[in-house]
This record gives sequence, structure tokens and C-alpha cells, in this order.
Amino acid sequence: MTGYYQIEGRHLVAVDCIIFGYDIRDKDLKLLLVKRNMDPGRGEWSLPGGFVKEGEGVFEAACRVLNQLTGLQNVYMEQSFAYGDVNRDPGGRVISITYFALIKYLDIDPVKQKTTGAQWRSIKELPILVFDHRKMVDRALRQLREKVKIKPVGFELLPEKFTLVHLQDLYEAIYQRKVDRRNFRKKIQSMNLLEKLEEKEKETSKRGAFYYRFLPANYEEFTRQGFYFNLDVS
Amino acid sequence: MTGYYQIEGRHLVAVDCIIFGYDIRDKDLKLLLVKRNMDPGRGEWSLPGGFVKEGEGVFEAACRVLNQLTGLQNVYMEQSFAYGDVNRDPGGRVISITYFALIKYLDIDPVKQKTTGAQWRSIKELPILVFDHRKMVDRALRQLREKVKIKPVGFELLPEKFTLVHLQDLYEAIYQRKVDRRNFRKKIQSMNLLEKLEEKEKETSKRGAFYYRFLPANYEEFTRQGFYFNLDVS
DNA sequence: CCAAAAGTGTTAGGCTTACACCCATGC
DNA sequence: GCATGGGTGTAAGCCTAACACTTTTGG
Repeated sequence: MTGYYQIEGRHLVAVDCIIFGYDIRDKDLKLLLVKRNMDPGRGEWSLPGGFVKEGEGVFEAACRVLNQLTGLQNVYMEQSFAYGDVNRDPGGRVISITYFALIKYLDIDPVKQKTTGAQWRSIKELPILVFDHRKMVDRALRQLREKVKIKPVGFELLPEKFTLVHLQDLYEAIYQRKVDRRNFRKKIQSMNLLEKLEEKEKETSKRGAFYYRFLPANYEEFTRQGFYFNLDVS
Repeated sequence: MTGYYQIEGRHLVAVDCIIFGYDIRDKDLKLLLVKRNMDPGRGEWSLPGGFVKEGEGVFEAACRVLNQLTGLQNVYMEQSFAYGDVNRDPGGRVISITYFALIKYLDIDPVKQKTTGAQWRSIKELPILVFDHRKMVDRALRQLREKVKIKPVGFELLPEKFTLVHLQDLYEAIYQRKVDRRNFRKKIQSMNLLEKLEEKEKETSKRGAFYYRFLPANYEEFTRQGFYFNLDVS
């Protein structure tokens, strides 16, 4: 701090994380939520968040919050929006910058989850959230839906090996609508993002479905050029 | 301020405005820039900005900055990004939230412009900007290009009456590429956003080109449903 | 053998793109 | 009458979207 600037007009700055996870079992997009452990709003459902510390970058702060909650590092995380209304937080003037993260549902550290009390909640039936957190979620979800069209970020939400059925279910969960199976498979396979494995998943059907893995090299190629993945409406 | 929170870890928060204007004469998309009037970086080219005051919303702060510079109110303005790296500003730890605004080139208050020394600079040859402002501009420009596909925001940049030639030139300036004239006209006219006027513009050609005006009612309709205006690449 | 899920192609319509000539007017 | 910029239509190809039957296998 070289001290060029005034010291008046400093603000508390927080980060709040919209952490998406996808449950392959119940085909449901979920958010990782916590019960707020400070006043005001103590005990209410809240996005996980924290104040940005001195000497800490805002993005780093979001990573810290995520890591403390899940034990994860290097996950997909993207800034969503800065919320700066004076009265958005009844506890005081706090500017909050939100990030949305995509993590693999099963990757979170169960010990951490127990101590923090974080819980996955379906985006279809979110509890009442504290302050303006619901607005934050809605915006992040809109952004996720846009992002998925441009970048195959959906893969961040799936385990290493997945079937085309899993992938389609994921898209349907994100958009909350049905997708034509043949068109979906045609399109996704034409992108050369996937490698078909020998192995089959046999839990959900007798016939079994081939596992696929996602090819990071081609993925990079794709996202650089900005592909366009438009799902048909049904 | 009800004083629930710690008083440690407060931060200076600034807003910086990426103000786009379009010069119908030289068919050039421009930015309104200022010479920085504080250390460090005094005298260097900079985005217009300012610190968020106590009791002032972040968006309001951006409006204030814009208004002080141009005298304008109620212009199109959208949050771009929050820049929160610890060392982004060598003068101290400042978190900056950027907004991009679209204004009509000729609307700015000439008195204010004289006192602030603000100048329009072509996006094709921007001067060196202070700190990370160039990154801010690049991001805002990318966002503008995306936005224009989804919302006919281009109209914010044109005067009340404009010709189809003007409109096409604007798109070409935003995307920095040629657009097919017939396809452009077909598409834009199919949208029912424009009202053809009797009057002709006769400055740039002998024959003259019809003026159009833009129909706010239909515009609202369009942007709500999220239209898609994809320009062809040439 | 049957239930349950996986897998597979074709066609029609709409949108995108490429492309060239006539029109109106001031000088 | 000619130079300058404004204005117009059509055809080919591509992408989107709708749609139904066969395959596999565990029980």
C-alpha cells in the first residue's frame, strides 16, 4: 500500500459463491448452501461467502471460500456480478461480488461438509435465502445457461466417465426442459469432444450404456473458437 | 449502518466507465477518455472513474461519474466486470467495478467536456491507458459485441433519425468487419423495429437516403423475448 | 419372453449467405 | 450525361427440428 489515496470511503467487500453441482442419480442440478453463522440472518440459508481480506485478491477470496467449504482447488469458477446497492445487506453496507463455480458433486470433502453443515439443494426447490442471495442465484443460473451454449462447461459437472444419457440429463436439468435424444446425440458427437470407451455403465439398464470420456485437447480448441451449442426446444 | 460487522478489511472501491459513442461522420466507434488528474499516473490517459462514496450505491457512483463528465442521465449502462487483483493499481489496493455506457456522440455537454478535458478516441487507435484499463476496455468491447446480437442496443448510439446506411456503418464499426448490404437490410427490416420517415438525409449523397426512427414499443417487445441478431461474416 | 432403457436416420422447412443490377439526383 | 451512393430479389446450401422403430439383456 503506497498510500496515494484518501482513507475515507472504504467499504466492506464480500464474495458469495454460487456452487453448482449435478447429481447424476436424481438428475438434478443443485446448489451448495450453508446456514448463515453470523448476525443478522443467523441460521438462515445463505450462499457461502466471506469478506475479502486485506492483501487478498477478490478472486482468491472466492477460491478460499470454496476451498474451505469443499476442500477443492482449481475448479471452474467465473465471476458473476457485483452487487453494490447500499441497503442490500441489513447488517451494514457491504459490496458483494459473486462467483459461480461448477464442481463434481461427489468431489467435496465429506469431513469439511460435516463441519460446515453445507448442503446440496435442488435448484427446483431452493429454500428462502437471506438478503438478495436469491437474485444472485437467478442471475448466475441465467449466466450458466448462456455459458453452456458457448462452452461445453457441462463437463465440469460430470464425473470422468459418463454416458450420453447422463450428459443429456445434465442439459435437461440445466435448462429444465426436454431435449430430443437423437438430435442431442448427433450434435454432441459431431463435435469430437468425446472419446467412446469400451466399458459400459450397467447400473441403470440391463443393456448398459457406453461410457464416454471427454477429450480436453479438443475441448480447448472448441472453446477458443467459440462454438455454438444450441439446444432445440421441446 | 447497523454495525454488525468487523471494521477490519475495508477497501477502496472505484468505478470506471467505458463510455462508447459513435461518430456518424467518420463511421468510428469511440471511447470517451480523460487524462488522469491524480497520482500515480497523473496526466496519463484513463477511463473516467471515481471512488464509491459512503452511502452511495455502486451503480449510482457510475452514474455520477458519467453525469459529471457528460451531463447525461438515464443512458444505457451495464455492469461489465469487477477487477479485484491486489496489485492492479500501483497507488494502493483498489477494487474497481466497471460499467459500459452507450451514449449519443453529440449529446455530451460541451462545457463539461471542456472543463474535464474528456476526449473521444477511436477504438481502432486507443492511446496507452493507465493500469489495467486497456483490459477493461477489451472486455467491455467483447461484451458490447455480444450484447448487440441479443439486444438492438446499437440504437442507443445513433441519433433519433438515422438512415439504414448509418445503422449498417455502426454495426460494421462495432464488429470491425464488412456486412452484406442486402442481407443486413432484409434482416433489420424484418424485425419491425424501424419506422420509415418521409424525410431524406441528403448530406452524403445526391439521391438521399430515407431517415428511419426506431420504435421503442417494438424494441421492448424484442429485447424481452431475447431475439438473435447474427451478422454474417464477410 | 418381456420389460426397460440404449441406440440409430431421414426429411421438410427455415435461415444464412452469396451475389449484380437499376435508381435518383446534383453537378 | 455521368458519377455517386441508395436501393432491391433470388437461389443454394446448411442447420434445425420433428419424428418411430430396433437392439440388448437381466430377470
